[in-house]
Amino acid sequence: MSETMQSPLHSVRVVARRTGLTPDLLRAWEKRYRVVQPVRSAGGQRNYSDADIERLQLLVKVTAAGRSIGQVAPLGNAELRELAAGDQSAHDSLDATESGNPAVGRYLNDALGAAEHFDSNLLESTLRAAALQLPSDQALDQVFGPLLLEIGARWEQGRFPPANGHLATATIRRVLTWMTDFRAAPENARTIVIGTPAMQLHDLGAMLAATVAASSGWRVAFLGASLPADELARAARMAHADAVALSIIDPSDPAHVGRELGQLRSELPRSVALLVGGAGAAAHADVLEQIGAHRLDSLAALRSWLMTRGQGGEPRPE
Amino acid sequence: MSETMQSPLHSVRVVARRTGLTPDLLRAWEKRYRVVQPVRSAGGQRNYSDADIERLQLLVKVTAAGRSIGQVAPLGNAELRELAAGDQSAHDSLDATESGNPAVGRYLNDALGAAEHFDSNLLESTLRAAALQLPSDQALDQVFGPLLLEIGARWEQGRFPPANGHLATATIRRVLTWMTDFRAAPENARTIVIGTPAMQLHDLGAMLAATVAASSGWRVAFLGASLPADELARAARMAHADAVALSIIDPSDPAHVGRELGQLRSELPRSVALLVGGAGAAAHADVLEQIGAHRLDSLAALRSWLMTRGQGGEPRPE
DNA sequence: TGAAACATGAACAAAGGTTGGACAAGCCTC
DNA sequence: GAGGCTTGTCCAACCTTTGTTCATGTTTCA
Repeated sequence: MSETMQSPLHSVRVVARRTGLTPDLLRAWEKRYRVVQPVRSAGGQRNYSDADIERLQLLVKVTAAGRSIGQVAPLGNAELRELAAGDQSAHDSLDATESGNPAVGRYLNDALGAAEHFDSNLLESTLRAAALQLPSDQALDQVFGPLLLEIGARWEQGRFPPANGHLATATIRRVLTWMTDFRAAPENARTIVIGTPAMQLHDLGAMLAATVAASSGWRVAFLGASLPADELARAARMAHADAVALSIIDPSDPAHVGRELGQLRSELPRSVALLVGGAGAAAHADVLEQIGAHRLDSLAALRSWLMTRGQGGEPRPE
Repeated sequence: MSETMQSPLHSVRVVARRTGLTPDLLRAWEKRYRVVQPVRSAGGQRNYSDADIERLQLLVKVTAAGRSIGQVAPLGNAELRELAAGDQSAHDSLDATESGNPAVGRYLNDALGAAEHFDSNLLESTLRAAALQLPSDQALDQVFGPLLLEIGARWEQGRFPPANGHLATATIRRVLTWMTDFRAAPENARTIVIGTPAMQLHDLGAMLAATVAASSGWRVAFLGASLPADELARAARMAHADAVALSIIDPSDPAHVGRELGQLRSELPRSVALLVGGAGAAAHADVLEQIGAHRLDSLAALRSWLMTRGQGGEPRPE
């Protein structure tokens, strides 16, 4: 009990996993900025403490928010936390792009009203009704998609309290889930892995894509937000995927996203198609063209792409 | 200590059998890390005590969990026990299912296996089966909860690839959603707002709580992760809530979380109860007591709290 | 006494780490 | 827009860690 209770130490690999940094970068940060100074083993290998990991995680958060490592490296943990808190709330916004579609249906209006009045039951009922009454194409393209865009826009302009935004996104998430049964895919269905690249926190666009894919008869492996390229590649491998679809929304740090895309393409077998959509995809048009990825700028485009190469494939060799 | 009570001694062979290590490895560990120092016979052969065996078994557990021998060898037995306990949380709960249905353990095992093999269909089927076969109490307390804990623990240690973790959490999220219809609450149901405070990114604990609340007959407003105190308070006001429940997991930056809790309590009408749960809640026990919040350290505790003050309330004035 | 079990030091291979240097892309300054 | 700084990535050569194997000698015990 009264022992000094030295907490266990961690190898580079573990720290890399837990922070999302590569071992190389970990060492580079240490060498250049003395970001942490892990204990060394007798043979010289690094042993990181829990405190080291916490500090690194803070730095990751802060740099992901756009600050440069050189500027934040000398700061103390307390200051980092403060920065992270500030950046987080400022960053808590969806995107606003795409010229606003003037044709908005009753469902859309009702849903927006329900979200404004913090009435999640009404919102959920409205969305479910839309999903049942409309063909799922239309529900997604003309209700869910625009609703998300509108909420994002208002939120960003401060016309929508965060609490309402959270309630609305949680509800939309729930209805999307309810609309989809990923397991209903036919036996010979092709498989698609869907997520967002690292540093992209909002996964609702990806969820829309997943719903479209499932309703187009594909088998879907949905990964959610913020996965680094190598993990996406590994997921594609493990799932024997025929395609990988990414949703890119957040326009900050395009350089990093570009790199991730390149790396992903290079780690993916050539036979696996790479699809990219979302409001932020346009900013990467050049990279996408260069690496031979398909840019799909609407759910309809995604659907038609999926339909044309649907389950036609010969049965996969097991 | 010389004469008294010498416990029986064991040869290498016996120790090898009981620890699962080879005699060679046993000697290597002793030579390289002084892991134990068994008494020697007159002729120089090793004689291990029961204490030696216990220590070795601890080391086997901990290394099997993914830590390297060099890092854990210098730790004391107390530390090792703690690590082993942490690493094996789910296995403990696996074993702890003696109390009832052995099927519970199988669900958990199958689910973990499916997650490891990146088989989201199997994972989803398993979880749905658990949800259908078991009373929802048991499914949440003994399958979903432990599964999340185990995945979290492995992930932290780097024993679980991020891609698998994402797939698993996305799937769990989907099944939880499927289990719950928030709109099914009775007319006179009380209302609870559920989310996580600012800087807490993981909302799965909150989702578990929401499912429990819905199945206990409460009307639920689910807000998801990372809301600042003033927004939580505003949400409670708008929803005419009778309670606010928060899930706290991430132990970093306890000071900030403490402040948020204080602010939230002060902005909430006195008639609204504040419930706090999750692995990170214990760290805030003092604050919670001080501000008069209820700390609930299990889903069962949450359920019983909710049940006792269930829908008894007089109809709320509109 | 002789077979089985054990001890010891040395060696090995595979996995994983370390280092320094190089490099490209983005950014800033003049 | 040339040159310099910042920052993430990559590489090649080398070192550590760790489980395993081998050769050789010693102890134990039926």
